[in-house]
Amino acid sequence: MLDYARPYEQNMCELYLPPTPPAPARLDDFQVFRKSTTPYVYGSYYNNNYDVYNEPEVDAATNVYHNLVSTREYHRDEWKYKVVVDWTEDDTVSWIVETAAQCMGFCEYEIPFYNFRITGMELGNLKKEDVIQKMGHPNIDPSVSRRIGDTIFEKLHTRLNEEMLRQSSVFRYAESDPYQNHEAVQTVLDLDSLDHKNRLYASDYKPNDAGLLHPPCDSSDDDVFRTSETASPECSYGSDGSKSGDEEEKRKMFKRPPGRPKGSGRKVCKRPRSVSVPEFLRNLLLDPKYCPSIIKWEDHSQGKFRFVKPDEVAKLWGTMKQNDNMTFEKFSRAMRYHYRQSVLVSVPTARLVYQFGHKGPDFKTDNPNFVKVKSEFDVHDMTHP
DNA sequence: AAAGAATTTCCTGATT
DNA sequence: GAATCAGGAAATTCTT
Repeated sequence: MLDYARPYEQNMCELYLPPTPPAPARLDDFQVFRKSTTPYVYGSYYNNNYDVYNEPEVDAATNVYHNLVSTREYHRDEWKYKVVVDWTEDDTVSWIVETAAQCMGFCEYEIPFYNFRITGMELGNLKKEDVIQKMGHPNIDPSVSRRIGDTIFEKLHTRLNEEMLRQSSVFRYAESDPYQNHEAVQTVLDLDSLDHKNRLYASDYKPNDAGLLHPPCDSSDDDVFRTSETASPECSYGSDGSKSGDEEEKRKMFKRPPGRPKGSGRKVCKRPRSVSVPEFLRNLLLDPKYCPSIIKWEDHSQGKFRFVKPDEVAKLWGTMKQNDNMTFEKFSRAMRYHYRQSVLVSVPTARLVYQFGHKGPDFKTDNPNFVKVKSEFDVHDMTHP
């Protein structure tokens, strides 16, 4: 049965990554795989045949689509080495996914983490009810969502309190750790610093960033998809497996408690299918990198959206599917196949306008088309309309 | 391994 | 005439 209500399908299976840095961004960060027009280039998902995996490479500069379908993105552990106010949107989501998995045994399909694509600073400002409300998921019982939201809120504030204590203690980790950004200390004290805000936004995405290059350590993974290196709970974040003294110290900051995490193993998350056309469109629409520049909401309340640059969207799809021959004509044919099940609905009156049907993906967002709020307008914008 | 779902490719014809 | 839309048919790819 189809389950289109899952936002941002995640790949629980971490595939082999070569241990030698620096590695190029991998195509499987896109969660799509090369067609068989070329020699057999990838091992079966379900075996361990990675020896024959002739890893395709992609130019880092073109690797701008990772967050549409990336699964590894939210299994990064960079948040572990940052204070909450320094968390990027990805860090926030990674933390929530891991916390929900470890504390309650939930896997990420059950967390509406698209609602939590916010910075750590924004997360810290949320009230408990806000967190619970954002945790609402179409597939999850509201009482369960409330429980998750409750736990997440408490874990967050436990962490924030720990950070406060750390600040006031003799243990000045920021000074002792060259990897820890010194500004992190400042940001705790000066939350409204514009500089800090800019830095947060600037850290959004970098091609070839560490999260794409290094296999994360994810306790919820099926062992069959791990290498011997990453299978260890003490899996290293250094690509060569070695840890410097600094890294050791960094590790101690937010050391994972010994033993098997609560909830791990309670649930087995199967590897999800790759992203479907409707999900791909929804992901574009929920991403400011692509919305409203190449696709935008025509009427968000009705799920209507418009292709601004149809060829660009098709090209993106083709890039992800490793298919240089993709065109909007073919892409739209794939879209039209989703009419039958009311996942998509045609809008006859307007060209390049489509609509998510009642079986379509969840496209909830607080800010369709990422319209700037008044306070974010530049003074010049106000004076020179 | 097989079946079914999803997608791709190509096509005809209609509409804007 | 170009772009878009609708959908049939067959092949291919992916998922279960």
